[in-house]
Amino acid sequence: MSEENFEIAHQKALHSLKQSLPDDQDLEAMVNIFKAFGDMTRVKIILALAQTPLSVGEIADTLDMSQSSISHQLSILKQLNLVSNARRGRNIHYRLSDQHIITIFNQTKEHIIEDDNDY
Amino acid sequence: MSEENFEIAHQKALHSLKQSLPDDQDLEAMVNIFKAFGDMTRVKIILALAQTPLSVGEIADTLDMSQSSISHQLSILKQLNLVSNARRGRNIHYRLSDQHIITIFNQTKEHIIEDDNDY
DNA sequence: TGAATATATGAGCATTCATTCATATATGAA
DNA sequence: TTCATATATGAATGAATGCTCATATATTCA
Repeated sequence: MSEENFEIAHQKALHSLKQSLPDDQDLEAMVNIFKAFGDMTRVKIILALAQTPLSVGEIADTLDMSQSSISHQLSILKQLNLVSNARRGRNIHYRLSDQHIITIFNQTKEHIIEDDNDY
Repeated sequence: MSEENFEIAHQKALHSLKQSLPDDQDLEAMVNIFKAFGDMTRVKIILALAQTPLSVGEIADTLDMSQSSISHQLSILKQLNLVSNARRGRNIHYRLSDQHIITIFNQTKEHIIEDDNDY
């Protein structure tokens, strides 16, 4: 493709671009999930729950953090349907809602690894 | 598995859990990428660049945002190697660094869609 | 029922962060 | 070289956010 044609194709793509971007409302769900993943504490909670369901106290012990802090973070994850919970005797056990979450983490890890190879 | 054996298996998993979690340092790269994805402006920039390379000004026009704001955000994306840039005549064109990014977005969209089906 | 344990929740505080404004830098055109 | 255009950057500001502390709620056990 000639330089000139490239420019024409680019202008065409540019013109339709604005309409093709999803609405804020549609993107918000995705952004909120990424926001949830963008915190070390929540990522650790998710990685722990990927191995086994855990009570709030068990998570707090595992991560060496306060019960309150963990509870606050779990409520954020629950609101986004990233985890679900159920009472089990005296405790409340949390588990991951679905397996996509782990797939997303693995994809991200691959991006990072390939990135490192560049150097 | 009996209730009692379940409890034993759980205790065993719990014990090895703490060591099995990645170090903060290893997780930080991942968390930083998710942080980058956790902002509407940056997500829109990425979705736009997924369609075609664009100059800073073109992105600003497309998203109806100031040149300065877009430039700041691009520098964050560039630092994380999510985008790369190259001068092209009078402008500087940005492009996505690799395709994993789109895969991650699509996985996330699938999580959201399956989630909606629950209601 | 009353005490002990597990979890949730609200307010306050310190920090992070996205945008704006002003300005610096760099390239192309005349 | 000088002017115009494109992009980058630093400081300032307001909003969002994670943690702590105190306390409320809920469940089990004696």
